[in-house]
Amino acid sequence: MQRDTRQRRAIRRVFLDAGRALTCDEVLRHGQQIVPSLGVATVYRNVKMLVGEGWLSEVELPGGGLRYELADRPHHHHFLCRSCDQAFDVHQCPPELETLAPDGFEVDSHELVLFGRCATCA
Amino acid sequence: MQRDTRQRRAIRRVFLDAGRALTCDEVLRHGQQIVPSLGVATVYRNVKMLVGEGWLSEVELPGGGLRYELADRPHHHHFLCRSCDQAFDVHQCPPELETLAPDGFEVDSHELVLFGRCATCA
DNA sequence: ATTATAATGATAGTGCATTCTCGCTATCGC
DNA sequence: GCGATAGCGAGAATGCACTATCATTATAAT
Repeated sequence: MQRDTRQRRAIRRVFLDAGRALTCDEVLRHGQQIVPSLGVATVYRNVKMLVGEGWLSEVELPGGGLRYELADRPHHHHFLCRSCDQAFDVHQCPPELETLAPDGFEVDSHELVLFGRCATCA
Repeated sequence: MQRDTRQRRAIRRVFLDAGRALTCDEVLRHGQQIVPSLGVATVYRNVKMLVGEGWLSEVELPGGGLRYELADRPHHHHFLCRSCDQAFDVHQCPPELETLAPDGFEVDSHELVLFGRCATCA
Protein backbone atom coordinates (compact mmCIF):
# COMPACT_ATOMS: atom_id res chain seq x y z
CA MET A 1 0.00 0.00 0.00
CA GLN A 2 1.02 3.63 -0.33
CA ARG A 3 3.18 5.02 2.45
CA ASP A 4 3.12 8.50 3.86
CA THR A 5 6.76 9.52 3.59
CA ARG A 6 8.49 12.70 4.70
CA GLN A 7 9.39 13.56 1.12
CA ARG A 8 5.86 13.09 -0.19
CA ARG A 9 4.49 15.30 2.60
CA ALA A 10 7.15 17.91 1.78
CA ILE A 11 6.19 17.94 -1.90
CA ARG A 12 2.51 18.40 -1.07
CA ARG A 13 3.38 21.16 1.40
CA VAL A 14 5.41 22.98 -1.29
CA PHE A 15 2.39 23.14 -3.61
CA LEU A 16 0.01 24.19 -0.83
CA ASP A 17 2.35 26.99 0.23
CA ALA A 18 3.32 28.18 -3.26
CA GLY A 19 -0.19 28.90 -4.54
CA ARG A 20 1.08 28.97 -8.11
CA ALA A 21 2.20 26.59 -10.87
CA LEU A 22 5.65 25.09 -10.26
CA THR A 23 8.24 23.30 -12.37
CA CYS A 24 9.77 20.07 -11.04
CA ASP A 25 12.96 22.00 -10.46
CA GLU A 26 11.16 24.55 -8.29
CA VAL A 27 9.51 21.74 -6.36
CA LEU A 28 12.92 20.18 -5.79
CA ARG A 29 14.51 23.39 -4.51
CA HIS A 30 11.62 24.31 -2.24
CA GLY A 31 11.24 20.73 -1.05
CA GLN A 32 14.90 20.61 -0.04
CA GLN A 33 14.19 23.39 2.45
CA ILE A 34 12.03 20.85 4.25
CA VAL A 35 13.86 17.58 3.47
CA PRO A 36 17.45 18.51 2.48
CA SER A 37 18.25 15.09 1.04
CA LEU A 38 15.31 15.21 -1.39
CA GLY A 39 16.38 13.98 -4.84
CA VAL A 40 15.16 14.68 -8.38
CA ALA A 41 13.88 11.18 -8.99
CA THR A 42 11.63 11.41 -5.96
CA VAL A 43 10.18 14.71 -7.12
CA TYR A 44 9.41 13.39 -10.61
CA ARG A 45 8.00 10.16 -9.21
CA ASN A 46 5.70 11.86 -6.73
CA VAL A 47 4.57 14.66 -9.00
CA LYS A 48 3.58 12.07 -11.58
CA MET A 49 1.79 10.10 -8.90
CA LEU A 50 -0.08 13.18 -7.64
CA VAL A 51 -1.15 13.97 -11.19
CA GLY A 52 -2.37 10.38 -11.54
CA GLU A 53 -4.44 10.75 -8.34
CA GLY A 54 -5.93 13.98 -9.64
CA TRP A 55 -4.36 16.06 -6.85
CA LEU A 56 -2.17 18.01 -9.28
CA SER A 57 -2.72 18.97 -12.89
CA GLU A 58 -0.21 19.63 -15.63
CA VAL A 59 0.14 23.09 -17.14
CA GLU A 60 1.99 23.64 -20.37
CA LEU A 61 3.07 27.21 -20.83
CA PRO A 62 5.21 28.58 -23.64
CA GLY A 63 8.87 28.45 -22.82
CA GLY A 64 9.15 24.72 -22.40
CA GLY A 65 9.08 22.63 -19.27
CA LEU A 66 5.86 21.35 -17.78
CA ARG A 67 4.52 23.01 -14.66
CA TYR A 68 2.14 21.57 -12.10
CA GLU A 69 -0.54 23.11 -9.91
CA LEU A 70 -3.25 22.06 -7.48
CA ALA A 71 -6.04 20.47 -9.47
CA ASP A 72 -8.92 21.88 -7.42
CA ARG A 73 -8.35 25.52 -8.42
CA PRO A 74 -11.10 27.17 -10.49
CA HIS A 75 -10.48 28.11 -14.13
CA HIS A 76 -7.72 30.69 -14.43
CA HIS A 77 -4.76 31.71 -16.57
CA HIS A 78 -1.10 32.54 -16.06
CA PHE A 79 1.35 35.35 -15.93
CA LEU A 80 4.93 34.40 -16.79
CA CYS A 81 7.65 36.71 -15.48
CA ARG A 82 10.42 37.15 -18.05
CA SER A 83 12.85 38.04 -15.32
CA CYS A 84 12.47 35.33 -12.67
CA ASP A 85 10.65 32.83 -14.89
CA GLN A 86 7.99 32.18 -12.26
CA ALA A 87 4.37 31.58 -13.21
CA PHE A 88 1.57 33.36 -11.34
CA ASP A 89 -2.18 32.89 -11.52
CA VAL A 90 -4.46 35.35 -13.31
CA HIS A 91 -8.02 34.87 -12.13
CA GLN A 92 -10.08 36.65 -14.74
CA CYS A 93 -10.82 35.16 -18.15
CA PRO A 94 -12.03 37.10 -21.21
CA PRO A 95 -15.44 35.82 -22.37
CA GLU A 96 -16.39 34.16 -25.64
CA LEU A 97 -12.92 33.09 -26.62
CA GLU A 98 -14.32 30.12 -28.54
CA THR A 99 -15.90 32.43 -31.08
CA LEU A 100 -12.46 33.62 -32.21
CA ALA A 101 -11.65 30.36 -33.99
CA PRO A 102 -12.15 30.12 -37.77
CA ASP A 103 -15.32 28.44 -39.06
CA GLY A 104 -15.32 24.66 -38.77
CA PHE A 105 -12.82 24.64 -35.90
CA GLU A 106 -13.96 23.09 -32.61
CA VAL A 107 -12.48 24.74 -29.52
CA ASP A 108 -12.38 22.58 -26.41
CA SER A 109 -10.09 24.63 -24.19
CA HIS A 110 -7.79 27.61 -24.20
CA GLU A 111 -4.76 29.04 -22.51
CA LEU A 112 -3.99 32.71 -22.06
CA VAL A 113 -0.51 33.72 -20.99
CA LEU A 114 0.54 37.24 -20.07
CA PHE A 115 4.27 38.01 -20.25
CA GLY A 116 6.08 40.74 -18.38
CA ARG A 117 7.65 41.46 -15.01
CA CYS A 118 6.08 40.36 -11.77
CA ALA A 119 5.52 42.70 -8.83
CA THR A 120 8.79 41.65 -7.21
CA CYS A 121 10.97 42.00 -10.33
CA ALA A 122 9.37 45.25 -11.59
CA MET B 1 28.38 36.87 -49.47
CA GLN B 2 25.06 35.09 -49.11
CA ARG B 3 24.09 32.76 -51.93
CA ASP B 4 20.65 32.05 -53.25
CA THR B 5 20.48 28.27 -53.00
CA ARG B 6 17.72 25.89 -54.07
CA GLN B 7 17.23 24.79 -50.47
CA ARG B 8 16.92 28.32 -49.12
CA ARG B 9 14.40 29.18 -51.82
CA ALA B 10 12.47 26.01 -51.00
CA ILE B 11 12.34 26.89 -47.30
CA ARG B 12 11.05 30.38 -48.04
CA ARG B 13 8.47 28.94 -50.43
CA VAL B 14 7.25 26.53 -47.73
CA PHE B 15 6.50 29.41 -45.35
CA LEU B 16 4.85 31.52 -48.05
CA ASP B 17 2.61 28.63 -49.08
CA ALA B 18 1.77 27.40 -45.57
CA GLY B 19 0.34 30.65 -44.21
CA ARG B 20 0.67 29.36 -40.66
CA ALA B 21 3.31 28.77 -38.01
CA LEU B 22 5.53 25.75 -38.71
CA THR B 23 7.93 23.59 -36.72
CA CYS B 24 11.36 22.83 -38.18
CA ASP B 25 10.20 19.31 -38.75
CA GLU B 26 7.23 20.51 -40.80
CA VAL B 27 9.54 22.76 -42.80
CA LEU B 28 11.79 19.79 -43.46
CA ARG B 29 8.99 17.52 -44.66
CA HIS B 30 7.36 20.15 -46.85
CA GLY B 31 10.71 21.35 -48.16
CA GLN B 32 11.65 17.83 -49.22
CA GLN B 33 8.69 17.91 -51.63
CA ILE B 34 10.64 20.62 -53.45
CA VAL B 35 14.25 19.55 -52.81
CA PRO B 36 14.19 15.86 -51.85
CA SER B 37 17.76 15.82 -50.53
CA LEU B 38 17.03 18.62 -48.03
CA GLY B 39 18.55 17.81 -44.62
CA VAL B 40 17.74 18.80 -41.05
CA ALA B 41 20.89 20.84 -40.54
CA THR B 42 20.06 23.01 -43.52
CA VAL B 43 16.56 23.67 -42.25
CA TYR B 44 17.77 24.68 -38.78
CA ARG B 45 20.58 26.80 -40.26
CA ASN B 46 18.32 28.66 -42.64
CA VAL B 47 15.41 29.13 -40.28
CA LYS B 48 17.80 30.64 -37.74
CA MET B 49 19.25 32.85 -40.48
CA LEU B 50 15.78 33.99 -41.59
CA VAL B 51 14.88 34.82 -38.00
CA GLY B 52 18.11 36.83 -37.77
CA GLU B 53 17.21 38.76 -40.91
CA GLY B 54 13.77 39.50 -39.47
CA TRP B 55 12.00 37.54 -42.21
CA LEU B 56 10.67 34.94 -39.76
CA SER B 57 9.73 35.23 -36.11
CA GLU B 58 9.74 32.60 -33.38
CA VAL B 59 6.50 31.47 -31.80
CA GLU B 60 6.48 29.49 -28.57
CA LEU B 61 3.25 27.62 -28.05
CA PRO B 62 2.50 25.15 -25.29
CA GLY B 63 3.43 21.63 -26.22
CA GLY B 64 7.12 22.23 -26.75
CA GLY B 65 9.05 22.81 -29.90
CA LEU B 66 9.52 26.28 -31.34
CA ARG B 67 7.48 27.25 -34.35
CA TYR B 68 8.25 29.92 -36.91
CA GLU B 69 6.08 32.21 -38.98
CA LEU B 70 6.43 35.11 -41.40
CA ALA B 71 7.41 38.17 -39.40
CA ASP B 72 5.33 40.69 -41.35
CA ARG B 73 1.97 39.31 -40.21
CA PRO B 74 -0.17 41.61 -38.02
CA HIS B 75 -0.82 40.76 -34.36
CA HIS B 76 -2.71 37.49 -34.05
CA HIS B 77 -3.00 34.34 -31.98
CA HIS B 78 -3.02 30.60 -32.56
CA PHE B 79 -5.23 27.57 -32.67
CA LEU B 80 -3.49 24.29 -31.93
CA CYS B 81 -5.15 21.13 -33.25
CA ARG B 82 -4.91 18.30 -30.71
CA SER B 83 -5.32 15.78 -33.49
CA CYS B 84 -2.83 16.81 -36.19
CA ASP B 85 -0.74 19.10 -33.98
CA GLN B 86 -0.77 21.86 -36.59
CA ALA B 87 -0.95 25.52 -35.57
CA PHE B 88 -3.37 27.89 -37.32
CA ASP B 89 -3.75 31.64 -37.07
CA VAL B 90 -6.59 33.29 -35.17
CA HIS B 91 -6.94 36.88 -36.25
CA GLN B 92 -9.04 38.47 -33.55
CA CYS B 93 -7.65 39.46 -30.18
CA PRO B 94 -9.71 40.13 -27.03
CA PRO B 95 -9.21 43.71 -25.82
CA GLU B 96 -7.71 44.96 -22.54
CA LEU B 97 -5.88 41.79 -21.69
CA GLU B 98 -3.24 43.78 -19.78
CA THR B 99 -5.79 44.73 -17.14
CA LEU B 100 -6.16 41.09 -16.08
CA ALA B 101 -2.76 40.99 -14.40
CA PRO B 102 -2.54 41.43 -10.62
CA ASP B 103 -1.56 44.85 -9.25
CA GLY B 104 2.11 45.70 -9.61
CA PHE B 105 2.62 43.33 -12.55
CA GLU B 106 3.81 44.87 -15.84
CA VAL B 107 2.45 43.13 -18.93
CA ASP B 108 4.49 43.60 -22.09
CA SER B 109 2.95 40.95 -24.33
CA HIS B 110 0.54 38.07 -24.31
CA GLU B 111 -0.24 34.82 -26.07
CA LEU B 112 -3.65 33.26 -26.48
CA VAL B 113 -3.89 29.66 -27.62
CA LEU B 114 -7.11 27.87 -28.47
CA PHE B 115 -7.05 24.08 -28.37
CA GLY B 116 -9.36 21.75 -30.21
CA ARG B 117 -9.80 20.11 -33.58
CA CYS B 118 -9.18 21.92 -36.83
CA ALA B 119 -11.69 22.00 -39.68
CA THR B 120 -9.98 19.05 -41.40
CA CYS B 121 -9.75 16.81 -38.33
CA ALA B 122 -13.21 17.62 -36.95
C1' DA C 1 34.99 28.05 -68.21
C1' DT C 2 37.61 28.66 -64.09
C1' DT C 3 37.94 29.38 -59.46
C1' DA C 4 37.16 30.76 -54.69
C1' DT C 5 34.20 29.70 -51.31
C1' DA C 6 29.37 29.65 -49.29
C1' DA C 7 26.38 26.16 -48.46
C1' DT C 8 24.86 21.48 -48.10
C1' DG C 9 23.87 17.15 -45.66
C1' DA C 10 25.21 12.68 -43.42
C1' DT C 11 26.49 11.76 -39.19
C1' DA C 12 28.48 12.40 -34.75
C1' DG C 13 28.07 15.14 -30.81
C1' DT C 14 25.87 18.15 -27.23
C1' DG C 15 22.72 19.61 -23.68
C1' DC C 16 18.99 18.98 -21.07
C1' DA C 17 14.83 17.09 -18.95
C1' DT C 18 13.17 12.98 -17.51
C1' DT C 19 13.45 8.03 -16.27
C1' DC C 20 15.68 3.76 -14.83
C1' DT C 21 18.66 0.89 -11.70
C1' DC C 22 19.51 -0.93 -7.54
C1' DG C 23 21.45 -1.12 -2.88
C1' DC C 24 19.85 1.07 1.18
C1' DT C 25 16.31 3.17 4.42
C1' DA C 26 11.98 4.23 6.55
C1' DT C 27 7.25 3.07 7.14
C1' DC C 28 3.62 0.44 8.99
C1' DG C 29 0.84 -3.82 9.90
C1' DC C 30 1.47 -7.28 13.01
C1' DG D 1 9.98 -4.45 18.17
C1' DC D 2 10.20 -7.12 13.91
C1' DG D 3 9.89 -8.07 9.24
C1' DA D 4 8.18 -7.28 4.72
C1' DT D 5 8.46 -4.04 1.36
C1' DA D 6 7.28 0.73 -0.52
C1' DG D 7 9.95 4.32 -1.28
C1' DC D 8 14.28 6.82 -1.52
C1' DG D 9 18.26 8.89 -4.09
C1' DA D 10 22.95 8.94 -6.48
C1' DG D 11 24.25 8.20 -10.63
C1' DA D 12 23.79 5.97 -15.09
C1' DA D 13 20.92 5.74 -19.02
C1' DT D 14 17.59 7.41 -22.33
C1' DG D 15 15.19 10.37 -25.68
C1' DC D 16 14.94 14.15 -28.22
C1' DA D 17 15.73 18.68 -30.22
C1' DC D 18 19.23 21.01 -31.87
C1' DT D 19 24.30 21.98 -33.34
C1' DA D 20 29.04 21.07 -34.95
C1' DT D 21 32.12 18.69 -38.18
C1' DC D 22 33.83 18.19 -42.54
C1' DA D 23 34.22 16.18 -47.12
C1' DT D 24 31.60 17.26 -51.12
C1' DT D 25 28.76 20.28 -54.14
C1' DA D 26 26.72 24.38 -56.08
C1' DT D 27 26.86 29.28 -56.72
C1' DA D 28 28.43 33.44 -58.69
C1' DA D 29 32.17 36.70 -59.62
C1' DT D 30 35.75 37.01 -62.94
